[in-house]
Amino acid sequence: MIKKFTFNSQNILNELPSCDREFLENIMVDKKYRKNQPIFTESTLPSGIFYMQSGKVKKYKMDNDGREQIIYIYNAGEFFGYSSVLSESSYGDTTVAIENSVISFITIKDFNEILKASSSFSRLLLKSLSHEFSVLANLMAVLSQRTVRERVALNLLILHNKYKVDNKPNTYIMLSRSDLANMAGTVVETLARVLHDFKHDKLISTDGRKIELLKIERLIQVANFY
Amino acid sequence: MIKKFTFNSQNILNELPSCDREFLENIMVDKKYRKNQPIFTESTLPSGIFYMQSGKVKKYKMDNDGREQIIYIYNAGEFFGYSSVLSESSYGDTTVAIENSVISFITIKDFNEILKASSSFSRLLLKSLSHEFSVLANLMAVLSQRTVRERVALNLLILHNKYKVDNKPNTYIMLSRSDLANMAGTVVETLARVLHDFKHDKLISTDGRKIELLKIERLIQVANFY
DNA sequence: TCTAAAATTTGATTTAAATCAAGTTTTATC
DNA sequence: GATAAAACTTGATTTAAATCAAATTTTAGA
Repeated sequence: MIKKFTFNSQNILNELPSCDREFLENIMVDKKYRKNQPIFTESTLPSGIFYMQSGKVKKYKMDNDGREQIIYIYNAGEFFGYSSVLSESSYGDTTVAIENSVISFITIKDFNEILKASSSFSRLLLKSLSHEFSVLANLMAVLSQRTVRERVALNLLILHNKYKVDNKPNTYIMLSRSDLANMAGTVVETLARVLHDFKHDKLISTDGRKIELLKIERLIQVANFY
Repeated sequence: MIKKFTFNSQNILNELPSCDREFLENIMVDKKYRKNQPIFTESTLPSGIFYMQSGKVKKYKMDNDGREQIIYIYNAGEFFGYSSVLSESSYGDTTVAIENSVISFITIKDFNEILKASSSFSRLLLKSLSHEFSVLANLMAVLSQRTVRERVALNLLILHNKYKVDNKPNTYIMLSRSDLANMAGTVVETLARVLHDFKHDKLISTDGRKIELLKIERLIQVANFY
């Protein structure tokens, strides 16, 4: 089951033939973003695509009442922002760094060039997008049909894998309560209550914003999702 | 706004260079599916990909309690089922014909071949998947944060565009109440009440399973979504 | 066309989660 | 390290939507 949420995106570029990888590395320009800085905004137009070198970025949609629904969290090794370039339309969502991050930029021109030249690259993008899609589909099924308790449990499991660093034992999630609520599609008060219950049941432990999952198997049961 | 839901998928193959199109047309094998017949099922393995010639197919996920969440409805001119082939994994969702449909099949071998050979084809797939993704993202934001009334309104708008046939004036949606409820992430009883309200407000008219949208602009307002 | 089964609608009641409100803790800045 | 602001938690109340129940309509098969 956990398989669904794991996607070792680290070194994704290694899946490419070396010539394509070198071309990409040459045309990418790095930029630093501090926590809470936006990368692009809903309904503006793209001028290129992005690749996460390090850090984390949230992608969300805002509704008319200002509530945000987080759609995906990008981790090191993932491309993003290419959908609007492909459809030649404006951005349908907003992305904001939730940690200090280093993000590479590729211009539309260069992107189109490599897309045309390298079937490996387009396959890589298709694979990534398929992955994002399946995460979103799973999430949607849970968000629209299940209780807040189940929704929070599922999001904790997804985040656990995002925050997991290979070869390091102590994984903890570090995210504001409001981001967590916006992922689970609930409000902060309800989220606080659910986390309280999970702590009481010894499924998680918290220390400020740090959340550690103590009993993953039990959380999977709570999420009612395999 | 409506732009978001429209995607003239008719003749999508015409976007391809003629050589690619001809190759595809040669390797595709047509098959008829009657209403309610499944095309593939969650957690089985793919042996190829599909292209809708005519009809409609729902894609959904089932949870442990048997509730289904409809993720997308495929119309004529759309490819589907390729994500699992790309990620070399089992299907993450189930697809069932909701109308009598004609669906073409392309084997994994042929699919990989054209994917490698034609950058236009992979670009086409990326574009389609991006579109599906944005529809899903919009939907998720609405499903997880908004009232049932808003959710139903949005889904009616999406369906309206799915059922619209170019050059024909009288568009009506034709779908079971339970499919509609499963799209909006609610139960049939609640759905019936919302449709009743919409009828009372003269936003829609119904005749058995046929639903006609009378005031699209007002429905967009109700959906609270632009 | 008739009939049984399935689907849909309507009503009454319960329940999960949002909202409102107030207090407490954590974070960031001087 | 003190202080203000922001973030978070807990409690009380309201509300939207699910559930339970039953009647009515539609659909499909003989």
